[in-house]
Amino acid sequence: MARIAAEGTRERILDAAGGLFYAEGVRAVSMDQIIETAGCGKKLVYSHFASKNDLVAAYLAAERDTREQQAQHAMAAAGDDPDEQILALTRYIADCVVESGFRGCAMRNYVAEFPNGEGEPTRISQEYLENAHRRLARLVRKTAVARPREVTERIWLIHDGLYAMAARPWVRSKPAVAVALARDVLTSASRRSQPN
Amino acid sequence: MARIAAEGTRERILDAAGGLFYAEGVRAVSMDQIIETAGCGKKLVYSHFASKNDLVAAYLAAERDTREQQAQHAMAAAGDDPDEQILALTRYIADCVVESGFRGCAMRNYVAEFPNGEGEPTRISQEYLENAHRRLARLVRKTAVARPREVTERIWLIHDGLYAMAARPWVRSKPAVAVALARDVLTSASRRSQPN
DNA sequence: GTCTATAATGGGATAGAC
DNA sequence: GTCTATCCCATTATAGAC
Repeated sequence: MARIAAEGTRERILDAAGGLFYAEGVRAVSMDQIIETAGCGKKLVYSHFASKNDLVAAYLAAERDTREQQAQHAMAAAGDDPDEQILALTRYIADCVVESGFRGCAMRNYVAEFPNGEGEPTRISQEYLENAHRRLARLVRKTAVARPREVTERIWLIHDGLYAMAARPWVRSKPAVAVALARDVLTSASRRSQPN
Repeated sequence: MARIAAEGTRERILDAAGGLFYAEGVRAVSMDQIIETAGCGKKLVYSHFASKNDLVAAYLAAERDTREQQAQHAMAAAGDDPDEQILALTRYIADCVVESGFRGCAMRNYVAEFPNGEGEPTRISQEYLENAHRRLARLVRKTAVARPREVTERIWLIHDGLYAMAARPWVRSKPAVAVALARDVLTSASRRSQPN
């Protein structure tokens, strides 16, 4: 009897590939490993993803989406105060860092691995980083800090440092330091108008 | 007539290889490219370096040495005040970031490319990072800050953020922000004893 | 004897075929 | 799901130039 086209096959392949890409780096993972981990035939993989590059692009797009979703959620839970939202975002990243298995930001890791990349994966990663930076800048402008550009770059620097730390499990310092630093950056920043 | 064994051949090969490794990533560079860039035959390369891995290790060792030397020099020029030395170190990194062609820290980039590496290059990179962290911690302890561990991690985070920024030429923010932030970290840190 | 140029070997990878 | 065509790469071997 003919097999039924399995639901969620695409997801299963993508999960297998994504896990390997994230843990070991994109170039280090071969299609054979993905096929073996996914537990299916080559045909099936190539029927869902035309090439390894397509698979990488799908992996990065999925990472981007979940990351943006979770960040959005963390910020929403912090209420309406933009200062608190920035701190919540920083704390969200810091909380990820302590999780075992967290190896940093997939998009940052990708561009680190392919500094001169040109295809869709690079495009997705660059676009993600630009958007993340823009979102942070918007958030900072919602606060009353006098020099939003300066503060944006300071917080961005802290986030970058956190992700770099996460990509190196050894010599990993306490990520809570980053949250405290971000708090200090915000509290010590001069404001356009003081709350009365 | 017999050729004279050329002086500085090793350096020439290492320079060619290092430039390529640094600019494009280690895995992206083939031995053929190195040979072509160095302008010599395959035999000669393999007579100086037994394998590509050896060449990579030599490249990282050289990068480590020049970086440590330059950092040492920048700190020495700042005088005896440990606070000023920390700022000078941060400013040194920030100055590198604005240089065109600077693509971050070779050792950090290597471990980002080979997260599960095992050979000599990984050993060199890890050791370098551990030593750099230790040196920073020692320097911070020489200041009078009340919580040296916290301050060390804050400065380390800033340095990591700077290097991450440098590895991505687009969306590169002004590195001077990092120096200002480091200064604030130091000046706002409470001291064991106030200067009278 | 030292180097260049080039071919050969062997492993591993993507991708497609059956 | 195995088998295969094709490619790239690291490394070694060969043949000749200076």
